[in-house]
Amino acid sequence: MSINTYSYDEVKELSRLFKLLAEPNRLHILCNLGMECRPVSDIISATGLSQTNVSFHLRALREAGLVRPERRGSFVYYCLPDVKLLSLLEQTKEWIKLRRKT
Amino acid sequence: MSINTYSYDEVKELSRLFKLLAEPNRLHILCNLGMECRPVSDIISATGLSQTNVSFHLRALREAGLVRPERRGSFVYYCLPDVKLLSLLEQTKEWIKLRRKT
DNA sequence: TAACTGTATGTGTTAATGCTCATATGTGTG
DNA sequence: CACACATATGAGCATTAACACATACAGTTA
Repeated sequence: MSINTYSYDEVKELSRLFKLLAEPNRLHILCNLGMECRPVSDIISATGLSQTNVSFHLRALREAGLVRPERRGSFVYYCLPDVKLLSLLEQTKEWIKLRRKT
Repeated sequence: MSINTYSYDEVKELSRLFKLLAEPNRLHILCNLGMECRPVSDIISATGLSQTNVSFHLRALREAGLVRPERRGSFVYYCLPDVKLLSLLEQTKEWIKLRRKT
């Protein structure tokens, strides 16, 4: 037996999160949001993606609670509500980097 | 600007990993391998998946270097070559659990 | 209110991927 | 060698998900 066992539900929940992070454009949006709030228009120009596509990905992230929208006038700013996610991403990035050298 | 910036390549590499982890059955195989080496037949009976399907997922994991095959007689044992990955999964699992309470 | 900017959503198309069936390959044993 | 068991692979099918287009909605300003 392994030390950490994973129930079916836990695995399913994990995979749901990973599915969100698995799309390059979506992940790019998420990673480069950092801890700042940015209007959609900024994200569009930063990524070079179409408005529709950015909106599409933001919706997925929003419905999963990974980003939070905030209206300011006619703009909608998006923020990461949780720093911990970024730290997980950072650790994973480092892991990949180390692994390549082996 | 965010503290940690992610290049296009880094994001792409990250997303490639997440894509592998995004499939529930594949993730289930990976999580419950733990740090032990197990023959494919064990994985088949543990997951209840078809032989073909298990082989299919193991191939994906193997080609990404997330598991390592090892022949022992007529059996092929699969192992995780790296503990760190399990720890990342564990942390992610905990993060999800905490988040739900908020 | 009309006109403009910023953002969201519904629909359809296309590409990717998980799964199964049939079959091949590999390994031990009589 | 023949046979049985363990695992891998190729082809085809079915589902899903990313994207674009057109359009709707929300807020600001004239």
